[in-house]
Amino acid sequence: MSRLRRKLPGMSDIKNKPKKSYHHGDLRKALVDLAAGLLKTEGEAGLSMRKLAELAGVSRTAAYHHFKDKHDLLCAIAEEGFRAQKEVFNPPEYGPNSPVDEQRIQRFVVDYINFATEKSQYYDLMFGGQLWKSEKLTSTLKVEAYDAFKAYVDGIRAWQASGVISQSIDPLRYSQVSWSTLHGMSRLLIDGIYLDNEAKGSMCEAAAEMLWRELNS
Amino acid sequence: MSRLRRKLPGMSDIKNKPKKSYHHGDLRKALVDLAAGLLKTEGEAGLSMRKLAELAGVSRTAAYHHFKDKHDLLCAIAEEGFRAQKEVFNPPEYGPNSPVDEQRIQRFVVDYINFATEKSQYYDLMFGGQLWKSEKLTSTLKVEAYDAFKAYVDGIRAWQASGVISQSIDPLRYSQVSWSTLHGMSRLLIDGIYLDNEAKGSMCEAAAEMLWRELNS
DNA sequence: CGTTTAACTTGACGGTGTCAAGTTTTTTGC
DNA sequence: GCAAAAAACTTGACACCGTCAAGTTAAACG
Repeated sequence: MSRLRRKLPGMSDIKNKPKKSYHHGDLRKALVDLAAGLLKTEGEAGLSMRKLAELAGVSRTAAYHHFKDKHDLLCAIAEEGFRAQKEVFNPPEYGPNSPVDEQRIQRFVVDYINFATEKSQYYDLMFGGQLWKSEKLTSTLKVEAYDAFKAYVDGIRAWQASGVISQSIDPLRYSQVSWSTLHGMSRLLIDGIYLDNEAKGSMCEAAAEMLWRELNS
Repeated sequence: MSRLRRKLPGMSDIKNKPKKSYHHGDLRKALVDLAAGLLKTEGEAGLSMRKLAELAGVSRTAAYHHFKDKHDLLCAIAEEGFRAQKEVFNPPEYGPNSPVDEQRIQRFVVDYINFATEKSQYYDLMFGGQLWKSEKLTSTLKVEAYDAFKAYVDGIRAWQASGVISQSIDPLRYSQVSWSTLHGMSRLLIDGIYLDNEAKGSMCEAAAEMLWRELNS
């Protein structure tokens, strides 16, 4: 409620590093980033509030002044993930007038799978049961999450409106199914189920081919 | 090592119920089933060795005489899941000479999604990161898991050999991609990500159509 | 029947999330 | 500039958790 107004004062600081807060210097952001790092290196089981606090150099329960509970922290990490994903999916060369061909789809599939597998510490939370099953997503996270899906469907719709893909497909239905394929492949690769990372390239190719064929059916 | 030879003796039992063990009457199976039930009703977070023991009416650590640790128990549950899945996927009408058409694919997709969503307490373990990421699957579980995937690929291969589907597809690649679609849809539905169960039917239809088209490309 | 062995129990240890109550530091109102 | 309010942070405690070590009970075996 009053977290945003902290600007003018604090000029009596000894150090002049960019600090918003007196005691630690934005513990909140530090916790989110540290947690993401811990998730990447040690996995979900390796992330505990207490270990996190120790890493940040604060006491066991300090984090509870920035997050209601652990679930709340995880939501914040997921949010960070959605921000990171947006950057990946909106590079300059994906302009609205760029051609829509199989190569374009191919590139998108590779980008999706790469983000999921390389930033799995985020992906696991963004699209995992841990948060979604709870049905208590942070309101800000909910916005990010639904915006992401909406952007996906709207992209398909726009292609259809401009006539570059078949008129006969249902954009929502196609979005759900194609995203299932991407999500499934991501999960299988992340979790190491049957597939190894060597198969990644040719699987992306095969998936893109199928999705492209369906777009033009 | 000596768990398999318990046959002739034990005729001095007072009750003649089917019991292998004196104290509890096959605690091992009871634990696996109770655990699966707990997973279904309370989710992964609701399953603890201690709660499980209390439910079974034994002491906290009794389970450790049947399972090395919690991970080992989870492997046993997953194994049970693979057995259940086999029954679903090998109904009498799926004979080797049954026709391969879009309806056949459609039915398979529905069967897969229904198993995943209705028996999610098994599915989560069979194809979830919890066990696979550990890279320490029970040897018996490994067999079941790889047999399941092998059966899937072999099915495609057989169809191709008998000429009912296109010769140009790579069975392994197609298996990986199509299974990604099924797995992804399962996960999205189970975890409640964007999709609600009302969309299930038409999503299965759309997925089956895409997979069928690709089979004949 | 005595010995072995398997099943089960009790006690303990270090780890977890989180609440309640206190302490310290900054911001704010006059 | 100073007291009051508020925010950030700490310490203590509680109820869980997985699991190990040592003990107890009961069935199986020779």
